[in-house]
Amino acid sequence: MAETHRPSDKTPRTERGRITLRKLLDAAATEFADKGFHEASISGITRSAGVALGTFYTYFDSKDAVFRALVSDMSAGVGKAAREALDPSMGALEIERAALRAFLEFAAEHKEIYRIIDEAEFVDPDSYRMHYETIGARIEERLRQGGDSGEFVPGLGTPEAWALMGMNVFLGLRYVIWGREGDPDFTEIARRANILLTQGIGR
Amino acid sequence: MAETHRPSDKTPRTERGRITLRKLLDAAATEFADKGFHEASISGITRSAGVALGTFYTYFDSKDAVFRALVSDMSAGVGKAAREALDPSMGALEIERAALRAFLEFAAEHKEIYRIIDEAEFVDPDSYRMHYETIGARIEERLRQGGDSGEFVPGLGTPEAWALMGMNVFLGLRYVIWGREGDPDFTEIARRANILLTQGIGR
DNA sequence: CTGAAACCTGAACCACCTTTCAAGTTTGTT
DNA sequence: AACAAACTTGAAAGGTGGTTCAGGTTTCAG
Repeated sequence: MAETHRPSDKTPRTERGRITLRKLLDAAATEFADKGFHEASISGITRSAGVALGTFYTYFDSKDAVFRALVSDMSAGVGKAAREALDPSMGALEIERAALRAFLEFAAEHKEIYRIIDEAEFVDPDSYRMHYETIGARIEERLRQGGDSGEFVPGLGTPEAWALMGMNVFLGLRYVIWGREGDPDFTEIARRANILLTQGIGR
Repeated sequence: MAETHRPSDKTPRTERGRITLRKLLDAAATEFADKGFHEASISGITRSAGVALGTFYTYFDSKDAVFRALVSDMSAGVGKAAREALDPSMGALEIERAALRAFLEFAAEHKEIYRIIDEAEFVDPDSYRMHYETIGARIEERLRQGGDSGEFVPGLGTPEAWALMGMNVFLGLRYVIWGREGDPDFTEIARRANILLTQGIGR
């Protein structure tokens, strides 16, 4: 098996180094979110971080490397936010509604994250795929538990999990990223999605 | 209000011109799909089209312009394929199943289209948005008709349309673009998605 | 205090690509 | 046939921006 990216340890060893690294990561997040990967420039990142151009290469091997670092940070952030919004004492159905609401709110609060993760499809496809497969697996697990507890029909699996994930992502796209004047609020969206999910649209 | 892109008519006037334009568009589609917008190069496109570098600018104003032309072509292609797969004599429910199956099959046949349309989110956001809003509106219309005919519950609207579109897109991502050995076939996926859609997962 | 490692600096290097253009060839019309 | 418009050509202009590096400064363990 071939190792993908040798980490080439550039971890800072002093306090000053950690501070600089943080400044670079924050600056990179804004720069990539504002301009996209290709329009963003290292010199833009270092300028907005307030360090010299060469300093960048003390912490990252390349422009790709900083992007990868960012995606993996953010993907973890999304997971954390989701976990915190869910309480195992809730019913399976309620969990799905809360998960969607939390997702929409998190996306609204961190739009930059979504632009960057989406662009990973082209800059760093492995991370992108990993991101959605991880989330998909988590949803699938919740569906199975709901099936076991009798709240959901039995036999739910990967297709249903991905369908649900797509639902959530596209509702986020439409109502958070492209939200319009007069759109229903997130609670209302989550409510309607929940009805669709549990009862379907047939009669 | 600023005009966005004056078309600057470069339509070929002779047979030779039309042939060259076609070669360039085909070459561009492959090049963009293979390497992505930024890694793709005009010289790569003209090389694979078998024409000189300068010829490109006889037909397009810029690299962006050819990409836009491609996205709009392809978006139209998707719409056409969908329309052809649907027959108004089908029931509303059956229409949705057929639409998803057609979508999956079309995506499998033209994976390059999906990479290019997805990348439009970053290269040409307006086209990207237009693409999904057009499809979303079409789905919404179908849902309303299903509501009118009594096959679907009444009151379905934009959120349900986008949820359904997201479902379809993510099933395409998982089972067409990232398909694995041993995955269920498209008919089975469409069947399960249809059950989810009509009956929901609650019990 | 002291020396080595960590860190910072920014000019310069360099590879790559889009776009232009002047000159030549082909096509289609009169 | 003759001419203008359409089309083709490929070298070179013009930019951009990632990456390197040699030399200076700061940190911190011993």
